Amino acid sequence: MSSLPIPAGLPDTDRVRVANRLHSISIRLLRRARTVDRETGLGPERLSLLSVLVFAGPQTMSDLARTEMVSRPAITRIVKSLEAYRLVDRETDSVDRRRVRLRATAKGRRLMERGRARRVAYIAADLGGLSKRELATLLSATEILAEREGRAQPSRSSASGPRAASESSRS
Amino acid sequence: MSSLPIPAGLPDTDRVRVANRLHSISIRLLRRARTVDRETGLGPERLSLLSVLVFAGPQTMSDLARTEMVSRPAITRIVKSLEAYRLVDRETDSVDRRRVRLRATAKGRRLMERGRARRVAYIAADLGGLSKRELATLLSATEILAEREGRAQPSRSSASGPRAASESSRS
DNA sequence: GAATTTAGTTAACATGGTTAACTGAATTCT
DNA sequence: AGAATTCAGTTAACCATGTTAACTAAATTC
Repeated sequence: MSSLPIPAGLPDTDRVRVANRLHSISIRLLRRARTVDRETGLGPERLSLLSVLVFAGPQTMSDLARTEMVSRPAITRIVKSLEAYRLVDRETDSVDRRRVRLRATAKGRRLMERGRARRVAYIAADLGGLSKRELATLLSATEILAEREGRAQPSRSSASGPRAASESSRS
Repeated sequence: MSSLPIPAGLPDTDRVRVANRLHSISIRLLRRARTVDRETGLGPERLSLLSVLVFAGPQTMSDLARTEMVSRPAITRIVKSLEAYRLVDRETDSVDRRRVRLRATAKGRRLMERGRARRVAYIAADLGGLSKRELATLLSATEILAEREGRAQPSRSSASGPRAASESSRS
């Protein structure tokens, strides 16, 4: 498992090798971490949207569509369902009355927090048994990656992606 | 971005910090990488299943269900669609005629390989501008993580997960 | 050889995503 | 000012994927 094949047609540089591994690792890591989400009864899409509201604060429908990289109708529906659970509430913008401002409710924040804590705990448990040195390496690596993300977001114009949206539960 | 909040209720150890970052990073990395999958016209689920067949060799329906962590009916349907595209073909096991052996066709392998190469190239491009030293750190880190995965797979009994399945395009 | 187990399929339903068409508020333009 | 346009969000119609329950047919057990 520690040396995956480099896709044909790509030069076998360190960068490609890292990309390759990051890809595989991410897939499996999330797949496993996500199994704990069942307990919330929410599913990745709704959890993700909720977490945006929790961590990035109130947003409009269009903001959410952009962030989640899905169409606005999709957001409409998800929000509707989150409202039904009282995890999110809406408020019409007093200045521009077309706009709707969505906020996570206290209940929503609690649920979100519990869910994320579970996922992180799950991953952390998976990391048990690493040496101090290995842990330090991972710490540096994640530092490097997290930092890169800060700058230069592609900022997909406006959300028309195909079925690309799923992958969820931000931050 | 380089120091995300630790979920309430978890101790702030390095392990938790790493877990936390891996979680966030993985989500965003895959989300972006997946945008290139449009070009295949397949969608993550089918790509994932196809890649299992390509990289792990022929499998039965039940094997696939286990690997993909989804129900067998779900596999039946996905396979059906992949067969329609001639990306996969089936052969009844001659010994146990209940079993169906699925294989990626040459066409399926080509498509799969192109798709993965694109994703990896995309991620690799994202890594541009890293110093030699940073790259080395990432290389070690991914080495550590990939190696851990080799051992101790949780092996989710038999596939009944909720909507947890999505995350795709293995290897 | 009847009863049970196992592999896969079919059926009925729920979610989530898309595009296209529509409503109503804000802006622009003449 | 008032018509035309743009913008935010919703509704409608449709597709893909997931689930559970019920069914078929082959293999095993008793």
